[in-house]
Amino acid sequence: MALRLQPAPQILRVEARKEKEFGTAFPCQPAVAQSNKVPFPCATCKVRELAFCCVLNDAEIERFRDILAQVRLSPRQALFAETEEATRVFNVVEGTLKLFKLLPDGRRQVIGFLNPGDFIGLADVREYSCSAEAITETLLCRFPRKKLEILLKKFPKLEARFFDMARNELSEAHQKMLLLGRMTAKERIASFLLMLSDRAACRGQPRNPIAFPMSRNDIGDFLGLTIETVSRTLTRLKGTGVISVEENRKIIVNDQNLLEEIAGRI
Amino acid sequence: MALRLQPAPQILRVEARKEKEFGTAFPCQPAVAQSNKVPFPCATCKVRELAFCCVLNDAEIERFRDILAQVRLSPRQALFAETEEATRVFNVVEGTLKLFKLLPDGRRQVIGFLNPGDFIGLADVREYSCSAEAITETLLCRFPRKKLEILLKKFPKLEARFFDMARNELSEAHQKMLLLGRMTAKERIASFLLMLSDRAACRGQPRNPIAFPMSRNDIGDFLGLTIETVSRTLTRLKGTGVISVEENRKIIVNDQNLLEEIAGRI
DNA sequence: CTTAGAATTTGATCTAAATCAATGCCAGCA
DNA sequence: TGCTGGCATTGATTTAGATCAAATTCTAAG
Repeated sequence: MALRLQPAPQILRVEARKEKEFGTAFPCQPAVAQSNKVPFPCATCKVRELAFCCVLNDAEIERFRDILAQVRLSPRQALFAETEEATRVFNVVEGTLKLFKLLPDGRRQVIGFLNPGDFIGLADVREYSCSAEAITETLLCRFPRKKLEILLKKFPKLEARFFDMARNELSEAHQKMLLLGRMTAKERIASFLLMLSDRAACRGQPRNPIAFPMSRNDIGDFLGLTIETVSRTLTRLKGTGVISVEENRKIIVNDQNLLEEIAGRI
Repeated sequence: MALRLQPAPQILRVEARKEKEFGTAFPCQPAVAQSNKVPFPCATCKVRELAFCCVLNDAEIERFRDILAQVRLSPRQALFAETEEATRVFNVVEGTLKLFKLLPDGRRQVIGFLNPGDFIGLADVREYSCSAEAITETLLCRFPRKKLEILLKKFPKLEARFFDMARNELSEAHQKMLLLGRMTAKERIASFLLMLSDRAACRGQPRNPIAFPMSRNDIGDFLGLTIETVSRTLTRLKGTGVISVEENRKIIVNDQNLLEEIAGRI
């Protein structure tokens, strides 16, 4: 299982060229762009245990050195747009992004929020099926899709890991269909808060004061509601004492059981 | 790449025992149950080119002989229920089924309709994430999940095929979130008709007179609408001449372009 | 061919959430 | 310190689709 590191300087050059094409990717810190001198980021990565890389040991992960680049995004900056050719895939290291789809008249559906450890591009074969945009300052690992797929073939446990991730996402998607198709506004908001809480716990963060970076608009577009309905529903939940809202983007759950009951988790 | 066939008669016996436990699976034709004498069904399978098996040659598919059983379901018969342990996965050979999720008060969301060639159980790891029920007379290939997964490891191209299927389902799921979260009843119905039409075409059936087996109730629960809204919306589309309805479960598209415009496909 | 029961359509009414319209609340900044 | 612009909340009104209630049309069993 000993793996040799392939220098492949051509690949680096190709990557550097692509950097320019994708102009928006480096708004402020072009210094983050990969180079031979930069220390290998995986060595000190904070989300390695959460991300797909968790199945790889140090020797195996060396293989990724030459196909990996790190990119930063500022809030509201686009990573890619629906219908673009899906040449790249990403791993979130820091920050939060959203995936969304648009209708021609501007109606928007947020498909999901992405946090550290999440992989972007799993569903996409030829074209991206969603647009992706940063919500906060964001750091990502970027891979050329083709090259990652070649490595995938070399590490069956990696492919199995991706398959597992796809299966999880699929059953989460089923749950979201139930939410969008059949739940009331109150049930949707309660489910959303619990989802945020669960996800924070997964990342080893405190479960209870739920701090979230997305706007009411994003929440509405995620839950298939308007911003006004989100606001009113939160106000009502606050009124009954189930939750308290602090600083607009931080929610304290006062009665976890009641919130779960409202969300239909029984 | 030469594959030897493993006789493994114990497996057959285990399968036969399980048949009895799963009493509802054989309402009328227990004769279909697998046995050494029955000719290998894959040899004459009509959906082999559509299903996951398409990546396997005759020699490779022989490996499935001993882990495969065929089951028949009558209309309305359940295949499995949400929260049941996902010990089995299935391939649809004939007929149509639905996957759905229920809320405690009876609200229902149909996650998808399954046709010949479709695989059931892709999203499920420990427990089934949906319930499955036959809409028409149905014939399925059944596999013990564990055993299929072992074969998966032996045939990387099979695992790749499943991963591909999962990715496709995932981007279809994203599209459905847009539909459920942001589309009007008219747009949902138009999208639904086009989806049925496209799927029929995929299976090599005529695209235009859309014959479908599901009730208005199932359509409503699939689209997040009530049965009355489905009926009224179809009546209105009929009124404008875009479609004609024959025998209640057969629809003729008179103006494909207009229907696509209504569905928001531009 | 008849008939009961289920599925579907149609009509009347209601309502949850959308839309329209201010108003309030900060954060950044000159 | 007050101004500006983007969020968020709150209120008034509208509406798409739900609910309630028949009427009609299928379908399958005898």
